[in-house]
Amino acid sequence: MKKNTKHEEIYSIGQLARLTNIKIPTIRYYEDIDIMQPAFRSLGNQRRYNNQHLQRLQFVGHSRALGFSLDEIKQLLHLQECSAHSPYRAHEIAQQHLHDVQQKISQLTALAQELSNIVDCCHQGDDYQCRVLEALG
Amino acid sequence: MKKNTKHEEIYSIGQLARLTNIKIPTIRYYEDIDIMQPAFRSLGNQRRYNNQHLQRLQFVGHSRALGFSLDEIKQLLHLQECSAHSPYRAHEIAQQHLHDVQQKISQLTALAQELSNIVDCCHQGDDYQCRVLEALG
DNA sequence: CTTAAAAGCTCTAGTTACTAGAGGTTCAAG
DNA sequence: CTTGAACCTCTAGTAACTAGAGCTTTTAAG
Repeated sequence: MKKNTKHEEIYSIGQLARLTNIKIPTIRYYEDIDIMQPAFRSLGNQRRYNNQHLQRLQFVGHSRALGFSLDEIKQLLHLQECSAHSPYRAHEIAQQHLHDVQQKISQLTALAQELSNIVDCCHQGDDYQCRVLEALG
Repeated sequence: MKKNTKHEEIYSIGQLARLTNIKIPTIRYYEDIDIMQPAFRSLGNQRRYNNQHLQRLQFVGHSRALGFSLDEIKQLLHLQECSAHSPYRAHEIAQQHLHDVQQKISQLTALAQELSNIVDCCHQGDDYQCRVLEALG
């Protein structure tokens, strides 16, 4: 009888904060508002996390950086469960967000293009007039 | 003697709000914190805007939706002026943001991929397990 | 030209999403 | 078994809005 070889890592809140670049009070805040599921607790009442917590928090952090609101993130997180038991609802949520994401991609692509124009041109001291504003038109 | 054919449009704050999908108090707030240059005023002290204001506000709105902070947006707006008189500084700012933008693009692309997997699969009622969380790893 | 209602003004206060600090407890290295 | 780093909770502050009260200006109809 073999034990699970991939044994469960346990993290303190500080370790989680370092791994995700999310501040400690923010992690606690995410727990308060039910973005994060409650941490386990040590005998002395300190928070303890596993890899699932870590992954979820990482997802939240990245999503925030991409401009999703906490409410939108809640929905995306919900997909995980939905996909199992109510695929129709999951389909709906996904479709809704897909359009938004695709639009973000094309805007960012335009912005990146313009920024790299500047990187390539501006330093040559010529009279290039930058068009960052137009980029996101 | 011909006048400028492309005559200047004038907008009220409400019109600007409708055109940009940015709420009126938010526009005033942007003026307070120097994101927007002060509007002209009517004789009765109401705000009046031109096309430059409109374009700038549109840029701010889009940038916010893409996850840039108001401080970052200030920097991007600054590029406009910098590119003219201090190309080296403009180059620096642009380079700094380009990397960030490229990273956002690749994360969003992964997320879009995963979302469209869900859109394509979930509704078929099969046992597809969605990987949204992994998408932004 | 009058007048009423739609739109604007300022100012204050509330919301969302964090973030920092006070004052006290737990953990872990020596 | 001690001591300092890391946690705990709770309160309060910041950034980026957003809504509402009370008043003025604009505008469009008569």
